[in-house]
Amino acid sequence: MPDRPPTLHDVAKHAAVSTATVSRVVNGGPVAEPTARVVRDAIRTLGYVPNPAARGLITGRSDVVGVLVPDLVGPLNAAIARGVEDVLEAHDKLATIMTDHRDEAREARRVATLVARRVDGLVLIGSHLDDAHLRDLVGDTPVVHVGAERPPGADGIPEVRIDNAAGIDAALGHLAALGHRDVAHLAGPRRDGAERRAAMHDLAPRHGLHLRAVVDTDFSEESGRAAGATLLAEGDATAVLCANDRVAAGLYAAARERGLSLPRDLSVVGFDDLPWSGYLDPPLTTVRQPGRALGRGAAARLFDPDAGGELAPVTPDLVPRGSTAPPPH
Amino acid sequence: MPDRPPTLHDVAKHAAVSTATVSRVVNGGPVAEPTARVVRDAIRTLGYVPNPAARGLITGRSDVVGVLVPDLVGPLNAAIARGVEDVLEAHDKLATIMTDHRDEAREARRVATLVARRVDGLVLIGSHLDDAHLRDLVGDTPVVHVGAERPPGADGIPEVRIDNAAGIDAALGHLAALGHRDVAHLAGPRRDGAERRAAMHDLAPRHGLHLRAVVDTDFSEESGRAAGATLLAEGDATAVLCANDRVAAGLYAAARERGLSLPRDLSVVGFDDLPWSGYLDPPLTTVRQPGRALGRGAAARLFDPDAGGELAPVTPDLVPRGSTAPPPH
DNA sequence: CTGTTAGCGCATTCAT
DNA sequence: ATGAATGCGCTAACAG
Repeated sequence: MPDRPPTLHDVAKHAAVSTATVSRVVNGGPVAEPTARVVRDAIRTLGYVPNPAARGLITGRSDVVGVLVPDLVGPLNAAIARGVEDVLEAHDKLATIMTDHRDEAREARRVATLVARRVDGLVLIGSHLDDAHLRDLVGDTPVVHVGAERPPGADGIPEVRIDNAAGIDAALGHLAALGHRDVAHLAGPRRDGAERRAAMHDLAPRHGLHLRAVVDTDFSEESGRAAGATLLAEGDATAVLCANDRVAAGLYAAARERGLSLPRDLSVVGFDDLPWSGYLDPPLTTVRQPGRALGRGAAARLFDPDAGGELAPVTPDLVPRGSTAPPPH
Repeated sequence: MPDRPPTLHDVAKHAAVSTATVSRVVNGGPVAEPTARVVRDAIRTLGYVPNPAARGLITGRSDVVGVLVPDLVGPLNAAIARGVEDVLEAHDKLATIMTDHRDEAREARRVATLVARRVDGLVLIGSHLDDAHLRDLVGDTPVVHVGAERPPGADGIPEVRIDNAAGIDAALGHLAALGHRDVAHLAGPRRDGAERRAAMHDLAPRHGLHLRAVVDTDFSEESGRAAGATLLAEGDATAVLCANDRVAAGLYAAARERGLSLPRDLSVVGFDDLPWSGYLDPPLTTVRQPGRALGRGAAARLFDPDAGGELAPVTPDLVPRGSTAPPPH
C-alpha cells in the first residue's frame, strides 16, 4: 500500500511514450488516436490520477472557488451555496466554503486566506466588505457578490440580487385580485428592507391599493409582533405585506393576541418562504426567494467573462397559501 | 498589477539570506532570532504568502479536508458542517464541502474526486458507502463517519453518532416526572429510527411507563399525520414520543383534526429540535441534536491519531417547551 | 503528431 | 545556524 501513487512518468514509461504525450491525452491536446488508446489503457491499469498540486503549480489555477457564507443554518444561504455548487460541478471545480464572518475584519481575513490559496474565484454571500477594500484584497481574482449587506458598491464588482420590486408587485397583484383595497406594510432594514418598502409606495397605487400604514421592524419575529400590534391598533388595512416571513410569524402572534382570525379578518403575506412557512397556521402566503437560482447566477458570472457591473436580478415568485383571502364584508 | 506574487526566492533576495532560511522562519525551523527578524520584515514588506500548491507538491498534504453532506438545507447537517469547520479552522485547514450525493455511486465518485485532490482527511455525513468499498477508495486518507445511513460498518472506520437511547431516556424521564403512565411512539426508519424505537421498549419500563402503541413513519410530516391519526384512534396514551420533529408536526395536525387541545389532552415530544420547532403552536418539547458538537467530534478524530473504532457517542439533551404537560385528570 | 527541455515555488537533504 | 543543491509532478514552449 505505501507505494506512492502513480505519476505521469510512470504512465509514460508503461505506455512507452513521453510524459508530454500523456499530458496531452489527459488534457485533450493533439494526439493520434492509436497512441491515445494505449495511453488511456496505461492510465486505467495503473489507476493514474493527476496531482492537482503539481498542475496548479504550473497553471496558476487551483480549480477551486471560495464561497463565503454568513451561516449555513439559514436555509436561504444554504440554497445559494447549493446553486453555486451546481455550476461549479458543471465546470469540474470544487467549492471551499467558509462560514461565520460576522464582521468586516473576520471576513477580510477569510478572503485573504482564500486568495492565498489561489482560488479561481470568490463568491461572497451577504458580504460586509466594501468594494475598494475587496478589490485590494483579491487583486485580479474574479469575485461576485450575492445578496450583499454592504453599501451598494459603486465600484465594478458584479452582484446578483433578487428583484424585490417584482416580488412586492406579485404580492400586491395577488391581494388586489382578492378584492383588497387597503394594505399596510411591516418594513425591514437595510437594502432589501428599503427596496421592498419603496416598492410598496411605488406599486400599491398601480394596483388600486391604498398603503395605509408602514411600521418598521428589524426582520425579527419579536419586532414583527410588536410592530404588528401597533399596526392592528390602527386597524384600517385588510391585508399586511411583511418584510419577511419571520416578521409575518410575529404578526400572527399579534393578531392572535388581538383575537383576530386569519385569514378571515386579515390577510398576511410574507417574504422568503422559509421551510416552516407552509407549516404555520394558517400556511403563509409568501414571496419565495429563489436561493438556488441566485447561487447559480452568481457562480455563472465567475466564468462568464462578459460584463461587470450589475447583473440581471433574479425574479422571485409568489407562493399562494392559506393566509390570504378576500377582505371582510 | 500583473507583477506575479512574491516567492520565497524574492524574500530571500530581499533579506539577503538563502531560500532555505526563509522557509525555516515560515515553518518554524531553527533560525537565529536576528536573522528571523530581518526575514519577517522582508516577508511583510513584500507581502509574501506561501504558495500552497508548491508546498503541497513537496509535503504531499493539501491542508484541506473534504466534507460530504447530503444537503445543507437540513439544519442538522449544516450544524454538523459548522462543527467540522470549527475544528479545521483551529488547525489552519480548509473545508471543501460537497453536497447531494443521493446514491452510493455518486458518493463514491465524490470521495474519489476528493482523494484525488489529496485532501488531508474526509468527513462523511450520512454516508451510504460501506466500509470495505470506502477503504478501497480512500487508501490511507483518514476518514470519519457522522450519522451514517449505511449498515453499521464492522470495519475499522471511526464513526460519531448521537446517543439515541440517552435522548429517549431524557424524554421519558421528563414525561414520567409530569405524571404520565401511558406513552406511545411514532417510530422512524433506519438506524436512528430503530435505535430510538429500541430505547422506547427498553427504557419506558424503567420510568414506570407503559408503551401502549408504536406506529411507523418515514420521518416525514405527512407520515406523522397519518400515523398520528391511527394512534389517536386507539387513544390510550397520554403522551407521544415522536421519532423526529417533522413527525411531531404531523401529529399536531392529526390531533387538531381530532379536536384535541395540546398539551391539555395530549403531550407530545419530538426529536431533533429544528429551527422552527419552537414556533409551533404549542412550542414543541423536543430532544435536541447537538449537531455542532457532532461535527467537532468528527473533525477532531481526523487529527487525533488515537483509537479507531467506535467513538464516544454525543449526548443529546431535552428542551422542555409547551407541548408537554401533566396528563388529563 | 510526438519527444526534449525547462522550470513552476517550495521543503529538504547535505554540507559548511 | 545557514547555504547550495535537488527534485516533488506536471505543463509549456520548442524542436523534430
